[in-house]
Amino acid sequence: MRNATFAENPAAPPKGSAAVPQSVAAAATSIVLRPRQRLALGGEEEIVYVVQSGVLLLESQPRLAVRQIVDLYYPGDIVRSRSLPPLPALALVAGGRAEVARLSGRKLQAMCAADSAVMSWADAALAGQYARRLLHVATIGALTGEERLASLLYELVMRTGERGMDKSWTFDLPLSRTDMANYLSLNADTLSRMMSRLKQAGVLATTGRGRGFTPELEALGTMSPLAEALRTSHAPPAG
Amino acid sequence: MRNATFAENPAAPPKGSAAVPQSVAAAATSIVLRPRQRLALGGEEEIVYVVQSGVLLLESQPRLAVRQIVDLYYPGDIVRSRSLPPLPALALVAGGRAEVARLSGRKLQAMCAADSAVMSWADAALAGQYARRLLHVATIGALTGEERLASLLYELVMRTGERGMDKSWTFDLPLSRTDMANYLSLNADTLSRMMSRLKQAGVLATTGRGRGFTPELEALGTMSPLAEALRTSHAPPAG
DNA sequence: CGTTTCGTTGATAGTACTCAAGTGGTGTGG
DNA sequence: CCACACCACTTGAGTACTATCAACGAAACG
Repeated sequence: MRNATFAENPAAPPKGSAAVPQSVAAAATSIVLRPRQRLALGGEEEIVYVVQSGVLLLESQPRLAVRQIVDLYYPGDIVRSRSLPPLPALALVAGGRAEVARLSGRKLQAMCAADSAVMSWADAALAGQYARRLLHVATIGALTGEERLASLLYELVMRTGERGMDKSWTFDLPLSRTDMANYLSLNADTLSRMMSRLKQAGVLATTGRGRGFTPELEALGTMSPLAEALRTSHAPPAG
Repeated sequence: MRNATFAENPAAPPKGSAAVPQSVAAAATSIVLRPRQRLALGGEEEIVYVVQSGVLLLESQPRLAVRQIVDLYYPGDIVRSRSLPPLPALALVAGGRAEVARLSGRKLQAMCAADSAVMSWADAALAGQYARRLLHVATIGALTGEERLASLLYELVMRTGERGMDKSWTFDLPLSRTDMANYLSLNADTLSRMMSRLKQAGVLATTGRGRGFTPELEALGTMSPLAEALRTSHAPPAG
């Protein structure tokens, strides 16, 4: 039903963010998620999730028949129920197979106060996520449909891509077409048309089961005015 | 040239966020900004601004002739250069007259480590700002043009509104039409048309010098599917 | 192997954008 | 004090892009 190849290698270190501190992982409850599984958000006490593998979607439904994915969480990202607005039908959903660590906001706060390494890790993670949200606003606010799609594909290459022998890259597509459309604020039909156009142009190919392939990454990069920013915001700290 | 009534009462406590701790204000450099004045962002060391009065716009220009306002900062908000993505032509600009406190990221970090009250203040401020960004994504991603405009107006009432004797509210419009359009990801012409329609419908009136008036706030509220979320995210913590 | 879901594609309609001209307010200088 | 220039804003007509609706094809699941 859903693409689930993204989480096939949970042991791989998360790209684009510093590794989760051992102490945090030890203090948390590990949860394995199946595609489309939902995570609890509300409650009196603050809940914190740390993504360990896979992709999580934060979606809302401002009106019936209009769904918007407002945030996308990758391994190493932190989801705090406190920093979520009371949007209609807000839900945290696993994109494919995923694994998260759950702990209470109180516990995380205590660990931050006790260990400055934990604090700087959490601070860096949240600062990076904030920057990515601004990038998302710029993407859906100022770019054309094709540019938005190219930006998302480029982002996914940065996150999950594996370089081939030449300039080609193979990468995961952990979101369904509908999810991609809702993330980019496009119609699913329109998005499908755009992907077909990219395939026809030879910029993109899909090799079944939610995997993508691009013969030359920079062809995608030139299609997105924000490629440079995406490279910086989604690549590992080292490069 | 610009509307500058917003900052007329700098002594008023900021709505929508906890007051800035005295120690932070004391350690920072206060800067008075004129409309359209720009603030430095780059540099080796992290720069932190805390808004004290007025409104700040974070704008980018993904392409020539396409400008997008990706963030909007109100009194009490924190701007960290670290949590900003490397967007093209990124700039932090004062909407009207404004006042900010500037300090280094290192200094703020030290104060957070030393004083848990400072830390919980900064944490709460940034969490609230993250939530508002998600709200912004939902607004420009899932709502129609009129709903977006109604949402922004509702937000401005929450932030700067003064209630009249009846159900009417008077509020500031600290953004120019162009800025509002760029924030809502609309064309300035289209936005102007929409405001005219609202005026004709009797939902809105502008009383010169960048001030707005609505005879009944809930008329605006019913036009925005996110009014409830805006109320929670922009009203003072007490209510 | 049937059923269900997801993805693709075509024809049509709607919304917002572009370009252009016109209006109104504000500040400056004669 | 008035004339002018400038800027923000408004409004109209035509266009382009994306959404909608419907049908079809393909892949996953039991």
